[in-house]
Amino acid sequence: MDDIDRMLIGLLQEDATRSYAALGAAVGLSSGAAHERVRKLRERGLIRRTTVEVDPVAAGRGVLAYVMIDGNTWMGDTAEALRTIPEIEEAHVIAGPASVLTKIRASSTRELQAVLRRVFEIDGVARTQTVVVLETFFERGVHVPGPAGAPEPLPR
Amino acid sequence: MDDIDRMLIGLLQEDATRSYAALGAAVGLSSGAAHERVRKLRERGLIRRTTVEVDPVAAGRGVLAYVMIDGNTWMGDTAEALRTIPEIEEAHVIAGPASVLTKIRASSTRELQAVLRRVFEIDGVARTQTVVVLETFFERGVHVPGPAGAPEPLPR
DNA sequence: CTCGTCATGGATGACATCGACAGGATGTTG
DNA sequence: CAACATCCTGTCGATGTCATCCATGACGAG
Repeated sequence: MDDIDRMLIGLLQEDATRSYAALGAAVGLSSGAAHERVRKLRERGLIRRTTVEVDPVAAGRGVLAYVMIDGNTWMGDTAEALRTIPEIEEAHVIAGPASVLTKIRASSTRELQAVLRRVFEIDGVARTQTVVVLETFFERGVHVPGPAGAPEPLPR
Repeated sequence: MDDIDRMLIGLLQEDATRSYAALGAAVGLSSGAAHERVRKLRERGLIRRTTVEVDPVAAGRGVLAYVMIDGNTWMGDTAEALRTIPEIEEAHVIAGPASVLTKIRASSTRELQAVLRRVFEIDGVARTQTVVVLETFFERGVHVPGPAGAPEPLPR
């Protein structure tokens, strides 16, 4: 995991359709060497997968909210129940004001309400607290840090 | 935007390295037709870009926190200041208990503290409230809804 | 009927993928 | 200390697959 690997990851985060020839040229390597490095990055799990970024509004998910869920029992097993709700994009166990924090996208506030009803039907859910997003400044991928003091290209 | 487009998006979300031939076979189209549909999905902005998903832990971002920021002035202009902090992955204006909600990944709690210090240096920031994530159940992409009543394949 | 939309199939050039080989760093042994 | 073995990582070239483009045909709406 050196600087070249970091550059490759950065380039692929920007645009994963780049050819290996272009990647190699950008980092000063042959296309074969670039290919080999990317293959290893995938193999080691540093690159989990290559995917496609979908516009939430165009996909009919224009309403974004973060919902904190409080439970009256141990909530370690609610993961699967939450996963079956497609509108829930993320779910984390948190330390602090609640047990679980979820990120929910719905087509309307009305559908958001329907999702909350489904959440309440999960065993152990006692309270929810909803934070509605009014405007998204930005959403970007994980930043891969370079060596200390180096200039930092920002994702997206 | 019909069912075939939705299937194509779903398939590409799973694995954007699939060949157009494979995509076409999966949805019952020729490779050319699949290619044309995907091209239009990109053109219309429904598919924003194809990118690579990086493992946060391997990238040295093992600590995840959500930080709510409260300001004593209008915070519509803080977007750029927040964007220059690479550890901040998302920033949203919210309705409710604070002005802005951010998602922050750091290498350690110590570095999280350093990021919070940088946040406080932004003009207008008055208070922050940090929610530390203990365990992530899942993080997945936007779910593209199908027609009502149809069976729902879940992302990831 | 006629136009517009959408899919098919084939041709072509670019690209991923793989194998063989070279150079350099590191470690081992006489 | 020198000579050699080994490993890692790179370049180069060959081959098969694939993206991409275009001509053609089918279908449906006005």
